[in-house]
Amino acid sequence: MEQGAATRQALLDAAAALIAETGWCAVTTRAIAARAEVPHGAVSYHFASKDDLLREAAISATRRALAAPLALAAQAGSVAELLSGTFAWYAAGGLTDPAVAQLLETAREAARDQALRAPIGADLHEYRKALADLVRRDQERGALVGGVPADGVAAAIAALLDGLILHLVLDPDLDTRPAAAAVLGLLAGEPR
Amino acid sequence: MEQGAATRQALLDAAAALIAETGWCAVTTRAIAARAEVPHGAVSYHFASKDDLLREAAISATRRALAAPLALAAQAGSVAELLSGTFAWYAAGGLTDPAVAQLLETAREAARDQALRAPIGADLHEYRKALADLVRRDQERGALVGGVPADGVAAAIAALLDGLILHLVLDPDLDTRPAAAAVLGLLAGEPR
DNA sequence: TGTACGATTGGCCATATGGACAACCCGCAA
DNA sequence: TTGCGGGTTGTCCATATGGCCAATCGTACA
Repeated sequence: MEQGAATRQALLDAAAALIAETGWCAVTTRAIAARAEVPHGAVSYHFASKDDLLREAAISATRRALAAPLALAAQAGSVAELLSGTFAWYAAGGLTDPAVAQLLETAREAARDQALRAPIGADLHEYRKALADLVRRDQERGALVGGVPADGVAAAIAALLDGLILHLVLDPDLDTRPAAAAVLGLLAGEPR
Repeated sequence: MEQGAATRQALLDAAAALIAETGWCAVTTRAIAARAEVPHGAVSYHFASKDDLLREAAISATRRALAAPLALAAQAGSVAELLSGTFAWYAAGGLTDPAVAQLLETAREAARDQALRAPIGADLHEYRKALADLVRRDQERGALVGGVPADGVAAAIAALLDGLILHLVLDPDLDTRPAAAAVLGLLAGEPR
């Protein structure tokens, strides 16, 4: 019984890795099996179909990948701190993390697959909520301009950070420092 | 000679449409040929490979899709007008436009294909430049807070708009109105 | 009229893929 | 010992795909 679960998990891990490395559509059941070091027939036994396997692998991998930013949003002392940290991570080459490729692949697939969209959308929603709490705290402290809806600011920041990832993937030479300066300046409300 | 070019173009158009409808990896040379109403052997004659055909189709389709927002950025009277128009388009269901699906597919593929990344990245760069000009004009008029780098604001706005598309695709129920209000408020610098 | 050449057409092939399955292994309870 | 059942393994198969190619067409030009 325990062995069965281990094989199943190995297949899930291999599938998630391959999605990031080769892209969703290039993943084959045979490649997954080879990566997991199990015979290819094992796939049919443990999963109803290739789609099922990829979906399940992508969902858990995405949850794992989003855990770090979520924790950061929940623990950051301020929005500025969160943004600075994230921008620094981008600049330091965080994009080379396979998790980024995996997220992009999953997002694209989720745009076509309702069963995938639901859980991913829920994770995103949770992230925005944590961010909105942080924004609200900052606004009360006066560290962030008031008079704008906190949930709107949170949605905008989340979209900005993900959009920046997209742009950086398409144009690795893009300098994010001016954007970082602009966003931090606007949020602080310092200029007049 | 003219006929040859027409067949070639029909294949390109069919390929672009199929990328948007079924997703990049689900496109087959036979489906393209059927869509273009030419025999499937025509693909081999007019293009060196399926990859070549898809790349060329995606590049021209992307350029076509980006022409509208680019013109909008160049002609808009102000950043606020541009943003309001774009947000309204999102809310009115602009996401159902096949061009959006096509752009997402192309972006994902470009992340893995240097030959695709280069032209797409150049188009993005051009868009950011037009946006930066608009921002600069607004700052000089005082319609937009100064003291922040215009190119940074432009990069942030571009990322924000694309990131919002991504989030809307993953979560169609997301209400963009608070985000729109927040962004417009922050850029105007009205609150204090 | 003939002919050269680009364009067209449909058949063909090697290959890869997802999935099904029968045989087998092995620990455990009767 | 004998069954039993979950797990494993390798093989087999129908299908689809990308690409190649020989035969054919049609037309502009000599």
